[in-house]
Amino acid sequence: MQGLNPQQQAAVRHIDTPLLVLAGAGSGKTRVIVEKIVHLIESKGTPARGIWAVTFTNKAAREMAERIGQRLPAERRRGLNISTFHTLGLNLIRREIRTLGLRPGFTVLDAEDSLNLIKSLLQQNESAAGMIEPKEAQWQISQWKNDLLTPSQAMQTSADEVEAACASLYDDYARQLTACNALDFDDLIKRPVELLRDDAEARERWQNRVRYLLVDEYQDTNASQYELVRLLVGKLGRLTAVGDDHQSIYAWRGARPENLSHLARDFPNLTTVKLEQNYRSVNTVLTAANQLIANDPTTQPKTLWSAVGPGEAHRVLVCDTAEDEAERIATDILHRHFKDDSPYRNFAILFRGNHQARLIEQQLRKLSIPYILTGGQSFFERAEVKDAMAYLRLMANPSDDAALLRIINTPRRGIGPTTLERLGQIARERHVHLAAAARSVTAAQRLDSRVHHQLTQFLDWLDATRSRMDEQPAAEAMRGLLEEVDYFGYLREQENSAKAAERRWTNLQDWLEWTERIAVDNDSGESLSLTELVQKMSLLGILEQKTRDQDDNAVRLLTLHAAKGLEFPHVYLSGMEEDLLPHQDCQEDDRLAEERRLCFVGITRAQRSLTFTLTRRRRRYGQWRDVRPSRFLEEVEADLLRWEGIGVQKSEEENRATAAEAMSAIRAMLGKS
DNA sequence: GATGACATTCCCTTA
DNA sequence: GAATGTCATC
Repeated sequence: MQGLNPQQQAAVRHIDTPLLVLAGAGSGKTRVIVEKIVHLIESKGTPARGIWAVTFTNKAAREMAERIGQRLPAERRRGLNISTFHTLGLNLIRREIRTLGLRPGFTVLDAEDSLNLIKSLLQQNESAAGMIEPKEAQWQISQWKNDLLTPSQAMQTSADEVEAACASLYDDYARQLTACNALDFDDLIKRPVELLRDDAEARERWQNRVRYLLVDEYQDTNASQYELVRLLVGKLGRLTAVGDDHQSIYAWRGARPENLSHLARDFPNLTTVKLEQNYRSVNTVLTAANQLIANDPTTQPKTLWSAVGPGEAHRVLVCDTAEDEAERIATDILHRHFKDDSPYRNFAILFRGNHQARLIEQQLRKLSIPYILTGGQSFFERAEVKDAMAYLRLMANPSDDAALLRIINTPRRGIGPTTLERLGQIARERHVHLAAAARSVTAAQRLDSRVHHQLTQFLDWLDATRSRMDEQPAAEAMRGLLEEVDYFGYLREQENSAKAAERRWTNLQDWLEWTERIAVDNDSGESLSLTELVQKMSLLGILEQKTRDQDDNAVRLLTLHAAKGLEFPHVYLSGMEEDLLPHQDCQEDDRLAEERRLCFVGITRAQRSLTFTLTRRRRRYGQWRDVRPSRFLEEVEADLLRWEGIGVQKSEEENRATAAEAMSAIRAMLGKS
């Protein structure tokens, strides 16, 4: 309890009835959750296994577990449940696998797999084809699932024929998932909710297990996640929800910030605690943030204050082009790194869209500034890694269609689109998975005999390899498998340079090493079954794992969304332009308000200094366009902003001068050491 | 069934 | 101006 302010203490001590903590940016909310868990275990004697803490990202979960590790010895925290919503759902599904009608070894499809499945279904479904974009269908189906609607309910509520066609596609999609013994990400929440809602015994089982539930970033929960919370908590309502409506930035993917206010409706005995003291930022940062967010008509007023210090006015760098912007940010960081002796990890560059990162990366590399890029194409999304994953998934689940489709002709085996289309037809007619369809008599009749032979041989080889999987560790077996299919040969054939092939092969070696490492249970230290391993992999981002090992004294590049929850001494908010922030597709009221909150999140990441940057003209779809400064800059009092670079045409020369100065500082330092 | 030239879309954010 | 999709040709 030491070092907590009175509001934080109240939030920690309050345990028997539901509690909502409205925690402003930087007000120490993670600290409150951590201390509360410690309090529950140490002072209240709650068994660790009865405490469940839920976050939105793996990273946040890991960080929380780490901080609790610093406060409690291992034997006192054993059995504690800290995970994302999706991992919690997955664990529940695994324990209730029979009740849910799934077979062991079920697959969790990622977004790409699910999109591919939708594409192929769309080609078959005549009423839907041509009317719907695959991406739109995927988005709509996800929305329905997040709202807990079944295909038939979606059909009933659909407003026009396009939506009706989409609902029928949803029905196909759901059936196909069942046939493949597969789930998508949304199912990881939806299925547990349906189970707990309809099965009183299962509900009781889980309510007894979950003695105390803590939920972070509550404003980001969607309808189905809220339902899961309600079902797990039950009537006792031993719940702590922590959130901030000002940081609600995920409404576009189904989050319901109003879930914060619904808590009072659903739990009449709810207590609310507000945390407004900020421990992160200097006052100029908070003043700018407060002024900006005061324009948000959709959220409750809340004013942040801090005792950190006064702070300086924020710079606004007006640059000529995006290249110029990147160069100025990079030279500015280099300059301050040497002038103030400030390590690179103190700097973060934030942007709205991932595409903005490319130019900034180039400039940082030019000046040899180390950086870590979060988001963008992750290691896990690389084709070769996904191929290897698909092989591994097929080892665990022979009916995984998405995985089979991915590698059936990779490397080339002469099994092309026509064959797969016919096979798909058979599979759909009988509601079986593809491998089963290929084994059927119908397949033997309808397919070209040479191709059919090729196909069954490949399936036989898969089965034989699968039966050998138990004999050795997964990573070892996969190494052998990749050699047997001559994957390296395939890479050399695909890539035009030997170097590129080598690089992708190295990625696979990294993946094998990673597989080896995570094939062990975190708590017990026992090695995981193949099924468990595959499921763990589909939920973990390898990127985070990798960057943690590396030297992390580097400038951070992140999107505004990815920056939530983090803090940095020096923050650069790039692309402060109309149509970029706010984004061009977000002009209507509620979406504009969300853009403003996104900007608020960006500003409140800064501890000591904040620099906005924008350009005069920017290339878009290959066309040059004039740029107007973001309206959000106007919502901040003029006194707080110090504009630089207006009317200065020689900005390039200026930058060269700054860069030259910084470089000479480097040389001086190298000379000394 | 594979391959390469042309056309079209996309530039938001994600568990 | 990348990246994916479509179509014609071998």
